[in-house]
Amino acid sequence: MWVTFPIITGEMVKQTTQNSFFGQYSYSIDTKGRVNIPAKFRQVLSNDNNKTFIITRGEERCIWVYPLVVWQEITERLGKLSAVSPNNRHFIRKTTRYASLVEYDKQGRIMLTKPLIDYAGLNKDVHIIGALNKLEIWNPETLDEVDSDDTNIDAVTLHELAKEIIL
Amino acid sequence: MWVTFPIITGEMVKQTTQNSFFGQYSYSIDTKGRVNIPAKFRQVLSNDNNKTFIITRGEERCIWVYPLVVWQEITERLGKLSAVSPNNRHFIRKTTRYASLVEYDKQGRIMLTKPLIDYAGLNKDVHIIGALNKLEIWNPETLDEVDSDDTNIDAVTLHELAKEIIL
DNA sequence: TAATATTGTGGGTAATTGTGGGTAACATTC
DNA sequence: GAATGTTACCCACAATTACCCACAATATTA
Repeated sequence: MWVTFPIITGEMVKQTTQNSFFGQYSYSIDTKGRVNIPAKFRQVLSNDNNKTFIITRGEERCIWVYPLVVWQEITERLGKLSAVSPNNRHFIRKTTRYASLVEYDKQGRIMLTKPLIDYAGLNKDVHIIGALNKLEIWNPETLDEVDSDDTNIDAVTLHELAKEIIL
Repeated sequence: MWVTFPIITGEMVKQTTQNSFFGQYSYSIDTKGRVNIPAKFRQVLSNDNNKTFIITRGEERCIWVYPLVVWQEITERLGKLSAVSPNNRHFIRKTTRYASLVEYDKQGRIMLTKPLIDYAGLNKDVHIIGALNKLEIWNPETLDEVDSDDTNIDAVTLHELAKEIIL
């Protein structure tokens, strides 16, 4: 069985690599809880993701959307942690608990779960942000608040990061 | 411009995630003590489980629900522990004593035993959590308490874990 | 520029899922 | 034995989800 995909041109490669996302887009959720995955992101997905994402709670009231293969790497590492340690148990539960596997349909939409929509406080309009190995879905208002709220930014950590990443 | 790839079927994806559970769902127990196994979990179960689970006491007042084949691996490992050591004897007794074998019916429900329902303090509404190789059934209130109780959780270790696993 | 394809959004319909209950078979107790 | 409780196996049905098709707006191509 075979399937045909658009070729990723040189122009696209310059901007993106597989399963790597950036940029911000505006979309809307319909009455059934569906959101479109931006076409630019879909084109960048490796085909072994099989149109599948894992959606889960993100930090600061947004939804994180992982391509399947990225999530599989994460769970693989989680599986190596022994469940005997309370710390490990807690960590495993925390990261897997709110996750849910979804596929996008013929129109390129995924269906969000009610708990996650509630968690992120989503209404009709949402912002979708590419965040390297995952996407983030935000209520625009929440995003504005987080942007303008610097109280939880640690200057020292930022400095460490800047040194580490070499900006 | 187009290029053609072999199709990765849903079946193939399921295999990579067989007997692996995550996500949290709300369900209710009926008057006969039956709970639904979330459909998403049923789809991921390998056939050799024969619709069979082992339910037993979990840590912290919840019920653990193991697919048959996962439980078999556990007992195999338990069997290798020498029963001479008092510690091992206690551990083996603790994990096998409250276990009971159940099958899910045509509607996908298992029947919980009264002792386990009492142990977990379950009323009508329950939360079912996918915890990798097993499910957990909780009274929502108990779950909230455990969540907010961080006394035995080491924040530093959690941070280390998060870095290691790379979310 | 016109023609064509892609993308974002909405909605209809069939299938699945979650939940409740009925009843017959079976076991348990007096 | 009868009375009682428990379990297995049905059926029913509302709510949700999966799977279509439609179509306007935008982008791409000739």
